[in-house]
Amino acid sequence: MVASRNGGPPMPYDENHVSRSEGRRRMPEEIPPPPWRRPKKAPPRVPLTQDRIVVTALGILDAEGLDALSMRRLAQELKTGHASLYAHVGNRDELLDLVFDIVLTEVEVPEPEPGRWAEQVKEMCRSLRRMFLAHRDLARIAIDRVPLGPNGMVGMERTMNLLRSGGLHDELAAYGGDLLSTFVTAEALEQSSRNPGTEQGREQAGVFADQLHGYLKSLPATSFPNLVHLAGPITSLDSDRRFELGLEIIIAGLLAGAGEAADDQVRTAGSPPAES
Amino acid sequence: MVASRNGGPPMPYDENHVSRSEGRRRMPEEIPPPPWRRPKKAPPRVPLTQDRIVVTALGILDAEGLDALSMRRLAQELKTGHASLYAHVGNRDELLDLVFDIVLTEVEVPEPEPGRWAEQVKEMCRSLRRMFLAHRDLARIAIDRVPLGPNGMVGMERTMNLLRSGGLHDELAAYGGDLLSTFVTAEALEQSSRNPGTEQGREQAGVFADQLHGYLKSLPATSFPNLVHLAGPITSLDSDRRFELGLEIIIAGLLAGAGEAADDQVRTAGSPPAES
DNA sequence: ACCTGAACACCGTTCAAGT
DNA sequence: ACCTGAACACCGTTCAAGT
Repeated sequence: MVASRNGGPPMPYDENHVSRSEGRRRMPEEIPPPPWRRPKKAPPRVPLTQDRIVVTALGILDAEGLDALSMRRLAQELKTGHASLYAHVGNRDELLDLVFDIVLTEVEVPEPEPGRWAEQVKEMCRSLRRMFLAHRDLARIAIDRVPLGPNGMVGMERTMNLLRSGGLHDELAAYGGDLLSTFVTAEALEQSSRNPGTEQGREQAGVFADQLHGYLKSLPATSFPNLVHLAGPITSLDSDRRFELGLEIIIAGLLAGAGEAADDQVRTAGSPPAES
Repeated sequence: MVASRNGGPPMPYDENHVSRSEGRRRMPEEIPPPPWRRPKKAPPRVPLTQDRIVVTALGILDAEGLDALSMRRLAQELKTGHASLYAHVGNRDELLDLVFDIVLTEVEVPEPEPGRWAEQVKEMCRSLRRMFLAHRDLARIAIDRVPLGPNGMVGMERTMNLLRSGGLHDELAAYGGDLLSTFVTAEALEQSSRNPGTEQGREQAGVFADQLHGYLKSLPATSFPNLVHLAGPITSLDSDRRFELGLEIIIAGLLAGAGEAADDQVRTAGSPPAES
């Protein structure tokens, strides 16, 4: 039914890298060194590779967030000098590109099944959303980045395949994929920005919503009749509901344009579908 | 027809603040000081206010971008020590809140006219987009911020008024405003990130699009049939076209939900409108 | 070839001390 | 009351020097 993007397990990278006991991995079993061969103080150091750097960076991101992910902090975790990192990644920005690409592995894009188009598009978007919610601050990394890494390309191919199976013409499929992923990213960003962890974050968000509700209700009704009237709906939508609502709107919009010709669709002014 | 948000001129704040000739404003005319009253080396200094700080910050943003807008750079422009700023703004983040709110003054939200709903929603979004494109990196500031400042509240009130005039039920109006502004912000962000200034930025973007087109075309057609097929549409959409397409999609989606009841709309699975 | 230390040119924020 | 200098605890990136 639903295919993992590379056929392997959903999370092929090692997440245990933040532990402090590295460097003895090469030995298959734990044998004490012979006493006449006195141990170097830093035994067989596992060499620095781009993979280790990226995986460790993701670990810091998950545990402490984007602001904690500095080149110096990362080097410390890897027990190197921070300048050494530049031999393998070139840039902090490039590093974030790589981190983003590696987590895209977790996203599942369904193989098209006839008659289930809308539902499958939703499944894809929900999977993408789950990825964002599973990795702290990842939405902040993704929001101004185009996923052109290897996993990004595979995801894009599968996404185009799914979107076109619903009858979207070329231009609408090409842009629709962008629009959907932008939507999911932006929604995840907004959710995580006012809900930092998962600890008491839900409560914190609730307190803020209550305060905002009180504030909106307290506005002068002559100048702000709509905000006073809508104080409830504006503040009561939780993240899940917002997400599903937005998904519904965009998918309906895509389907409304599905049959039309590409070229005159944009130039003509209105022509929305009938109101239900 | 179209009302400016506060009835005044569209840009009520002074933009000439980056000039280096401040401090003699208090004198109505230019009179040389009497020779026995020897001039202090720094004559009547104009006092630091939150307004001056915010306006100057916007000037730096426009001219040099968000990364150049540091507290130290800002203090230098204002001829103060950087620590002095904290007496008036508390925070760099709070400063950015204030900058964002001040430019919201430029956005025009139309007074509803019967029969022109879709077109008026587009006008509002285009006005918002113009604001973003007029101020370098403003989209980066806006993307993770909820506009709760005075100008933000006024804009929200007017937006809710317009959206409800089209028959959207409360929840859809409340969320629709969010969705539209998120869309405009994200699209402006993407445009400005690959198109830094306006100088040769369009050419730079064109070169990138050509490279990407060549790359997509060169992919193995057996693994990436859709990307190879869609190389044209994916890379040929310019920013204006993307924007109008997305607007069309979202508005169509909003109208599709306009007549439905709020409560079971989200829970029910599919039920999209007929395909044209 | 790979890694390191040290240096460069910056940051945001705080706070005791001055006027 | 408002402003300042100096300090604190950081940044990303470069580069000559080492092994």
